Amino acid sequence: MQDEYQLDYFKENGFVRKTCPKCKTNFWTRDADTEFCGDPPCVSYSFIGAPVFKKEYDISSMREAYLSFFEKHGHTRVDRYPVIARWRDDIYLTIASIADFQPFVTSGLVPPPANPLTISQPCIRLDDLDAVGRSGRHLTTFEMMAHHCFNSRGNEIYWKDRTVELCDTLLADLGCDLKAVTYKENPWAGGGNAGPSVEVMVGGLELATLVFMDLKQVKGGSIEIKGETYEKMDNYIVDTGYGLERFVWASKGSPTIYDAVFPKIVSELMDLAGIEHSIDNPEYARMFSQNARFAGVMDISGQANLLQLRKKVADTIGTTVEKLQKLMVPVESVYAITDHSRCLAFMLGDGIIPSNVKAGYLARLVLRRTLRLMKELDIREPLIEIIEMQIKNFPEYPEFRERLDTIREIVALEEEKYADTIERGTKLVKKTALHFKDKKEKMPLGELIQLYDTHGIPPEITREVAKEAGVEVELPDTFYSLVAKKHSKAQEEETEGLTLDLPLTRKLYYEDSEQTEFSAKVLEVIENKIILDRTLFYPEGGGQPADHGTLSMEDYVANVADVQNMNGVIVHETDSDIGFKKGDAVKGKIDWERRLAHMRHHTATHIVNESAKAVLGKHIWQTGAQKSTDRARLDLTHFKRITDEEFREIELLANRAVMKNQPVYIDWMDRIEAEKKYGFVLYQGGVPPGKEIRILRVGSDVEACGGTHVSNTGLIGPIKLIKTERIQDGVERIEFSAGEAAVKRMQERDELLNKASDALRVSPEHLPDTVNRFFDEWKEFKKENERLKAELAEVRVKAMMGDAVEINGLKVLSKKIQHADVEELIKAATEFSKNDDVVAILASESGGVKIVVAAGARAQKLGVNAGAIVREMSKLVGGGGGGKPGIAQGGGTDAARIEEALERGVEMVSEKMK
RNA sequence: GGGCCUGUAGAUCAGGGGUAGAUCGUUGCGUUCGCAACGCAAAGGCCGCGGGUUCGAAUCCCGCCGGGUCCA
Repeated sequence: MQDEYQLDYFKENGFVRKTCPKCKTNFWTRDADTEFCGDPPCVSYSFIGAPVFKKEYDISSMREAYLSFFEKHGHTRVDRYPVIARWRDDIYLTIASIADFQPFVTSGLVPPPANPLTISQPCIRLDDLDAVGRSGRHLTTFEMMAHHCFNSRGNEIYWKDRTVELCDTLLADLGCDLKAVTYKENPWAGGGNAGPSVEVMVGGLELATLVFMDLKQVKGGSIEIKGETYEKMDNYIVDTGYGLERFVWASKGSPTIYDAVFPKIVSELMDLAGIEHSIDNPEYARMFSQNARFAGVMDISGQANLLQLRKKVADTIGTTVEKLQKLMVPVESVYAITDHSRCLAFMLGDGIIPSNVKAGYLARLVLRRTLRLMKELDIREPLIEIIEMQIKNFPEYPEFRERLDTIREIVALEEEKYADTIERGTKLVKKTALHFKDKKEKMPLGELIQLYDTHGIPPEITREVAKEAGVEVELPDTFYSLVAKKHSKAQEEETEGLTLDLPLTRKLYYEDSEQTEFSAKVLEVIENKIILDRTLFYPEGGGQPADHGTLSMEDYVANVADVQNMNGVIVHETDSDIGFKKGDAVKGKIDWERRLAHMRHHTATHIVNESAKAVLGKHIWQTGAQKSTDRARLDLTHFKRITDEEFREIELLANRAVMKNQPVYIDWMDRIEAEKKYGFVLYQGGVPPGKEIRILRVGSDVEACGGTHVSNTGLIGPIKLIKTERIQDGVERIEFSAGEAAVKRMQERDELLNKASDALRVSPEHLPDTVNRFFDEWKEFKKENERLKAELAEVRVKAMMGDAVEINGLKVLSKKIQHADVEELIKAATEFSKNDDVVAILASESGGVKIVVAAGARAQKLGVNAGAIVREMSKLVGGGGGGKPGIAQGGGTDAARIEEALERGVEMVSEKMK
């Protein structure tokens, strides 16, 4: 690895290689007197108050200076990608510029959009959320300016020397003193790749990282970095990252990155929060400068570390931690809000819908955190106003302004939801707190975790509310990591794909989607799995199930039950292992009805998606879909429930699209070209691998799709939407049927309707009214019934009182009442036992044996226990029972022994009286 | 993708195998010139839906539907 950094460029330009005495890493510098590597904590920030470039830049002028510099040096400028990584299924957010080109460009499968290229890619990282605002340098959202160069053996554009040279020249162009620059050696590894890398340090600030990615992770590889083993790759990539915000900061030398990057919004927010932010006041600026310097050299995650930082800063500027805290906390919150609102502008602007899962959850996390900070500062301005400020501040992203109406609605809804959660939470906390107050205990940690984990109530709020109720809580520093621990990580299972050393199967289903029969040669037979040289059988994929059908040879036929695509080799699984062998010529026949139903549902899915977008808005994005022969479902990102009206409208539009009988266009296109032409909407149904992708166009819907489709929309037949379902917050599912399945569904519904109206002897039109009337009447009868039972009970009591037997001063009544249900028995028994000295033992036979015993107050005092009596009696009739001493009920199945049970009941009372 | 919580009167919620409750609100009566306040009374429940267990389910179990929330 050492040799990797022996660049000619360094040698020719008078660099010397030194080893940092503190961290022991090697670095290159033009100034032989430089002692340390230039990276905190070995050195601290020196650029604050001493800008490193010859003039000040803001975000847009810095970005432009960078991009045009690289354009001038032979690079093509490429548009930014969205912050939500739509083209990836392994990460939610775009975390680096290279993420734009993973995995297919970096793997060499797909050529880059340009080579070499330069880009300024907005990135979002939420790892250090707590440090944002406090450290003076952390941001959730930043633009990674980069130049990338994709080399392969025999086709090298440029590699290490040229990369360092470009960096050096750029810094020189910006007026940076090159003697102050150090290139620190620091091998990089991540996401299965690795390579040598240098960090570019100026004034104690890491301005850029130049990564030379030429290794891939291989088990037992010969090169070891950070505990993993790697091998050289055939393609090797220049992956650079220049922090736009850091360049701006370095150009201004302001106390914090926030004051450098968004001075206007910071000052507006300070006004709203009523904070005097006099960054020109040297004393004030010194406080934040010192803070940033110290924070630059230490880890400030966790309360303990933060306190340590506060202490250091307080000591240097000669104040107390308390005073410092009071001054800094609100300002830090404003910084954080500024950053977070920018993050939200990007997230929502790029179409993330807040939700409780996936990327949507991250958006909600940031949004709620921002609201919390605003509340602490008592900023009454609606959040959307601040986000709008940000959006207006980015003239370079006009796409955000187009979405403003939707963003407004989303933010308003989210604010409402959060307020609800807090309100609900506060009540719950109060209740919980009172519970512990009664017990005179502290509220335990487990309770705090529970409140946060299941109800989303931040522990700080719990503490506050509990305090008001006079209950202390136990809140350790490590709270959030304790929560994280509770969610034990479910290890992701690696699905081991069967790798077959066979030629790729020719996909006849792509060549002619109307064909039902074909001939092919058997290439391999593994148990009941058959691999052919060509096939019409569509393998399961893209939410479309596998084709079924038969494979046959002269005298035998095998049913194909499943078909899978193993990296281009299509495997037919048959339900028996009758004897095909290598080299056999077979005939295949697919179950056309099944296939046609799939094709209809698949094309219909695209149409419903398009219709939903037209009705609900541009933010609609497919997050999943599944087809079958009789129905299909489509999951869409949407921030509220689909109304009945919208539902009908979507159905109508979908059927209109069918009736227009539009052609369905299928083209194989170069991936990069397709992305350029249509954008990432292509990947709604998933991200297909490969250089060439199959593009399907129906009406205005364009998607990368590997499924089989009908050739014209008219062939779909009717589309019947069945229902919507909210599978997650922010994700709506539409279920529908198409073609014959739709007709069947409609018929089924008609039948239900007919059956229902037949049952009530009315026509379907009158069904709703009639049902309502019946329901109302049913409720009335129920009430009346209850009233009558109560009356009946009274009458029965009067009539039967005379039959009571005296036992030691108690009146014991034991009686079988024909056909009375439990309720009647209870009512009668209760009525009896209103008399203190009465014990009523009642039984009936209605759907088995029912027994009710009630004892008056005096009887109970004398030891009569209704529960005990019922238990014993019920045992006799083959059941069980129980209740309270005053009233109990039970029963069994053996009606023949009712009399016996009643006798036993009386006997038990007299036993008590002895 | 993986968890956790939750659904009871118009609203907020208790209860948690054995006769469905409280508070507020509503209506009526009383008090008042009238209102507020107060006193008394009443109406208002498929205990989310469907299965299962049980003599008996609002309560336990399973599934579905709805709402909430955390993590990756």
